[in-house]
Amino acid sequence: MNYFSISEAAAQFGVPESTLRYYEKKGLIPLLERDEAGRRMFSEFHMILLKVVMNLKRTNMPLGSIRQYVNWVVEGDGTTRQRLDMMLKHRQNVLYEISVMHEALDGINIKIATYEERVQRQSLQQVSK
Amino acid sequence: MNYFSISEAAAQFGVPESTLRYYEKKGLIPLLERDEAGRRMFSEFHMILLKVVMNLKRTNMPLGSIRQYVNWVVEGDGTTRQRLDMMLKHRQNVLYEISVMHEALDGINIKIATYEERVQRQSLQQVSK
DNA sequence: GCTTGACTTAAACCATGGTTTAAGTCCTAT
DNA sequence: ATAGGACTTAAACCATGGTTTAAGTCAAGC
Repeated sequence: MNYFSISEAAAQFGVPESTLRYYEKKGLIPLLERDEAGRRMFSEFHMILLKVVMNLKRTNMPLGSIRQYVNWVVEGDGTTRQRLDMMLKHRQNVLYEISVMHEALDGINIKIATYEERVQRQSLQQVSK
Repeated sequence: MNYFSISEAAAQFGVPESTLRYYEKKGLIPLLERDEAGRRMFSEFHMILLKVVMNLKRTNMPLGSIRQYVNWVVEGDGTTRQRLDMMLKHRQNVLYEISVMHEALDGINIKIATYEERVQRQSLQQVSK
């Protein structure tokens, strides 16, 4: 099994190392092993878990909830039901968030149409001066 | 022309009054008139502007950029081009954000499928005990 | 005339999600 | 053996977006 250093993990996920240290402190990265010099070693397990963590983060799950999820992962198969419920709820939240953004975008598109028309008219006036 | 009180405006947009006061302080609500007692009076113009402001906020435009937009609105028709550019850029940002969330959601959906299968298997094992 | 409710202000406070700093340890290559 | 680079820690610092607090003003109804 090969391990990744913090710099490799950070590069992999496109975040600064400081973010990974912060996540570990917050309980989002459990069971991290250390080498003889005390440096973090990210296993395959961690890389896979981190991918999930990052997906949750990108969809705006609060770090505290992500920690709860991670705790359940560590607890094992007895928590599958809780994790499933959490993911189902989260999916609803995300879909709702996206729909709110789409609605807001409709309003913005109307503004864009208005401004495009006005810019058009203004440039015509320039020509006919 | 009828005016709205801060409580009416807040109710209209589903935010606390404190948020509207904060937005005014931050320059997101320009030209607010006051009655004899110093209370804010929201005109039709403000209600329409606020709707746009809220659409920008819901799509995660930073308050500082919203203020820039509002300043351009106050400046008048000479700034139509800037506003159009800003809205076009913002639309791209929002569409990108939404696409990132959809991608993350794909990962979450895979987790959901795994968990559903596992929950299924676990309940079957219960039955066959 | 006095209480109640709606408003005012400035300033302090809060949560979230990190980033930065300072001081130190350790391995590698020259 | 020494310099450089990668790492460690705890704690301070930061930005964003508000919310809360404390003290006060004002108008209306009893």
